[in-house]
Amino acid sequence: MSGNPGRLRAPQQRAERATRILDTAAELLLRHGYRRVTIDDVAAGAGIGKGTVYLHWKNREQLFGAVFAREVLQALDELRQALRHDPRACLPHRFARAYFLAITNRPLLRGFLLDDPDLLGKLTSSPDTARDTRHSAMAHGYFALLAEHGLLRDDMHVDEIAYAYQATFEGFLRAEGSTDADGPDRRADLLARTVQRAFESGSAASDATLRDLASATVALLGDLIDADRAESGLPEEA
Amino acid sequence: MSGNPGRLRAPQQRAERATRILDTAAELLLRHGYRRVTIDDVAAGAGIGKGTVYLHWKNREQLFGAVFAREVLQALDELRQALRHDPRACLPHRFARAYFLAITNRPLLRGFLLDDPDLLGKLTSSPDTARDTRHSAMAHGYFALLAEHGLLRDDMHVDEIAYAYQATFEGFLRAEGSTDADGPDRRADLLARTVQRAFESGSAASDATLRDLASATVALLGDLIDADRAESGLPEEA
DNA sequence: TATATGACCAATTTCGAAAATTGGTCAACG
DNA sequence: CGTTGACCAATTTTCGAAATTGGTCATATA
Repeated sequence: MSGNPGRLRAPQQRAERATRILDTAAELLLRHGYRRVTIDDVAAGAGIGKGTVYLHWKNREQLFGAVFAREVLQALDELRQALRHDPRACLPHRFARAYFLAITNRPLLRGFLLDDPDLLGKLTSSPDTARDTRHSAMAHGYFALLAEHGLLRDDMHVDEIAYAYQATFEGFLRAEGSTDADGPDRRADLLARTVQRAFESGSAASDATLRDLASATVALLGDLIDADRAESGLPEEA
Repeated sequence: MSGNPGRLRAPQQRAERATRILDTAAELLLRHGYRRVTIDDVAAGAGIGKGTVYLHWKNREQLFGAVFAREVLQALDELRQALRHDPRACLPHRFARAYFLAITNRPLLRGFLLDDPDLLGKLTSSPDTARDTRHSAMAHGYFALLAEHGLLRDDMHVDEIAYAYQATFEGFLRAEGSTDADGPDRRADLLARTVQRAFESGSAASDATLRDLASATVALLGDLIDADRAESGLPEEA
């Protein structure tokens, strides 16, 4: 087990380097926007040669795609952590709140999702049908679970709720920041209350139900995270 | 009273011509986008000389601004008509539904509001602080009325409801069209139900209350319409 | 031998000045 | 008096040259 450092260390150092590259790329992306960040900039910022970048990603688009993918994965993981920590976080309004904050607190991710045109040149839109499909499948699965456990209003179809939920969520994401002197937390609370009233059934779920639902949702999230990570070209770190 | 046709007819013909110009401009705007529509195009389309356009509007920006203003006014008027026809249309969910449809059924207006970048070059954003101010004042007044009549949930502040309502509304406006095979009407219904559950108090309003509220709202809308029209450079037609 | 690099090249972007278009004016016309 | 289109300045478009950048690979290094 004390064996060949050449085999054992190399992959880890490689992963660390990939992370350093992504960190640099993310920072530059945020500061200067997609069009003004060159591969040379990223390489220089990460303290490596340009060619080395191409040892990790096939081209520029994949590199920046990985930056985006990592942001998404971090947000999803944050969500999963919340669910593990407290089963009640699987309730739609709590879920919405956590998701909202996970996005809002990541300026790059927020920019991507609102597709700020100079933050990412069509990276969000076209080449990403695969992930989008997975994510909406996950959403579908989540709402199906909620319906099964009787947590959704029964006077709307599940698909309708899912649609309305999505629209509402994105509305809040896009909405300007300022009712009165309020931070993202306040807006997240507002979103939560809106979702609760609009889509949740009145009945309170038992602890058992919640644990059940939470773990199923964690599983759903886990699958999504795995699938996303698999095609993301991201390092598999600690 | 049978007097000078020169004085009586001229203003009306002038208004008709203005309308013709705006119609042409709107059509071209929708077909080719802001940047590709020239004053010459508009003049030719309206069957007049270029100079004549400038007898109505000071410059290009004002002309297209008037196109936008007219769309807004038409939508507001449609709304007002609905309120006059049926007092129940002043309930938030009904109001949202009607407003949503009034916008969705006007592609140009929809483009403006979602500021489709090549439908209107920054016309929506910068020079229009005045109208925006009036409109949010109107929204504020409307929600204050609703609160007074006990039609809003009392577990949220009025300002919070107004903010959340706005966010939700714009979310639905932006949301892609298709749950399953559904038209704008179906999405409007979804929005209505969402608004109703999220923001309205359970209690049913009496007919008297509704009439009261409806006429107050009509007054509010009337003021807004008048103010908008006053600075719009629009003809005062039949 | 395996990995990292930067000189190198094709492809794209930027630049700049000339050409073309267009917003806006106004003398002339009806 | 209302309308117009020729006219002009200002803006936009064009297009070839110059500069930059994505991506490769022979070479250097450990």
